[in-house]
Amino acid sequence: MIGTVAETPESPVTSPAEEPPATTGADGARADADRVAASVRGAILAGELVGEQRLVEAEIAERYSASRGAVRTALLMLAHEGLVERIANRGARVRAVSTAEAIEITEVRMVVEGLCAAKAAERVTDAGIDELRGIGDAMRTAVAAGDVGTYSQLNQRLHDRIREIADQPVAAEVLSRLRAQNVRHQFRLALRPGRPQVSLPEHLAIIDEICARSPGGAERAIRRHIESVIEALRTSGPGRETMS
Amino acid sequence: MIGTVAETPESPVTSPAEEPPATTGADGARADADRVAASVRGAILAGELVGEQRLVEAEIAERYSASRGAVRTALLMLAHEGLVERIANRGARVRAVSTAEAIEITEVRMVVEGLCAAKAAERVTDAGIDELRGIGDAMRTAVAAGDVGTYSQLNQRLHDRIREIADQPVAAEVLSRLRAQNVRHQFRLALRPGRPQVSLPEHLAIIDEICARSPGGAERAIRRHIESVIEALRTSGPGRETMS
DNA sequence: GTGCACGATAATGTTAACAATCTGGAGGAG
DNA sequence: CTCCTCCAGATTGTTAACATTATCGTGCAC
Repeated sequence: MIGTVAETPESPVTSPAEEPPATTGADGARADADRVAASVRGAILAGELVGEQRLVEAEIAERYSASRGAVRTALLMLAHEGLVERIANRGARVRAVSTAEAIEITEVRMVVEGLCAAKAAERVTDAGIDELRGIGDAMRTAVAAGDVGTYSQLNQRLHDRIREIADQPVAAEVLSRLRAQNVRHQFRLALRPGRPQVSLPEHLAIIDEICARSPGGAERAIRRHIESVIEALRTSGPGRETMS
Repeated sequence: MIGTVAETPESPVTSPAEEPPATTGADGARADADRVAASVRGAILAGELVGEQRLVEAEIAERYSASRGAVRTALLMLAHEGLVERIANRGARVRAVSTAEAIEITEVRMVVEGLCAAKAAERVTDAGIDELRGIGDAMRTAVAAGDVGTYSQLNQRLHDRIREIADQPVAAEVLSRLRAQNVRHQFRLALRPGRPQVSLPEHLAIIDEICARSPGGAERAIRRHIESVIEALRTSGPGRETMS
């Protein structure tokens, strides 16, 4: 697959997208803080802020016309998401995840997505089956046409739909955090030529198992799939290199 | 098992235990905030603050002789741990996890602990095998003697050791958060008579598989084990009851 | 008697000034 | 030339006052 997971090439870059819901999950609710957090998050995910880059509160505050307190809160939120690293009295840096850590993250993702796939196979409705099959067909078409962008979008949509069908908010929350930390590595992987040809049959197998309402089969299929992602990560750069 | 997981009966109750390391994980480093967070966390885990209880910043600030800012930071930290729920402009409450959610949490734990067990089976040293066997023997003895307290401690120690041997920081972090949210339910389960008799053989099976260096076997064994915990949770109270 | 609008109260959210801490370099001693 | 001390600048952490928002009781209209 191209990213196993999310990341659309034209993903949320510098878009100053606002989080619409006022009650943001378990966090409180700051007005500016959310906006700043979203912007900085976008910048990190888009790769504008490269590894180990320092994030000075005053600078960010001025750039986004927010108070330092709001920036502080935003950095706290991002730290809790695992995107930035805060050191006592020394400020915040964007966290550079090593290849070794990316593998660990993906391993955890593997088993949790396995759980979701199994639950999805138990709970999928006939309408859901139709939709999954539709995504599978579209994937086949996209790969045949060499349309990497569309395939990547479908990939994300497939994983999202599976999580949605599984209806496991706790697992979904864990996954979303793990995914965010790995975006850069996923992106790297997506650029590899030949990856779609490898991942397409894996994706189709996942769809088949869920549509057959086989929880065990679905879990095995998605684990095989992510196992191949891990293998790709390993050959990518087993060192401690932090990419940038 | 008695708690599958942590919770010693004489667990960290009201102890104003301080977090020793100055650089607390990914968080920043507040002086008072850490102290307050530890105290409130302890109170929640000990059940002194019952479900849905309101946490007023000013009250806590006075009680622990800290500034409101420190309390605010502490509540933010606890919210990020999933122990507290913050609603915009309406303050913080201790989060009451329903039985349904406790089951979901335990399901995720099941697969992640499965990963840890598999890794542990791959990486365990001869010394580690000796230690695990020792824990197993002690468990047998404790159950035979009806010593629930000791068995509970050993249970926690076993799971801790497995995580340590697995050497997967990412998985460990995910587990520690999930575990904290579930403490009250685990505690409930621990009080059930007959649970040790059910869980002892499951624990011994886990130890056997890890000592046999069989990753697949270890994962299956620990999943069987936690599956039985989930079953117990189901019969406990499948409703939306929040316990208190 | 019921329902609605309004205002007092309490709590949270925000801001700006102040204090504490760390980094880096200049200067001098050895 | 090297190393150590110490100071200045920069940056984060903290505090207290202020602003905003929700709650809840009161009183009025109907």
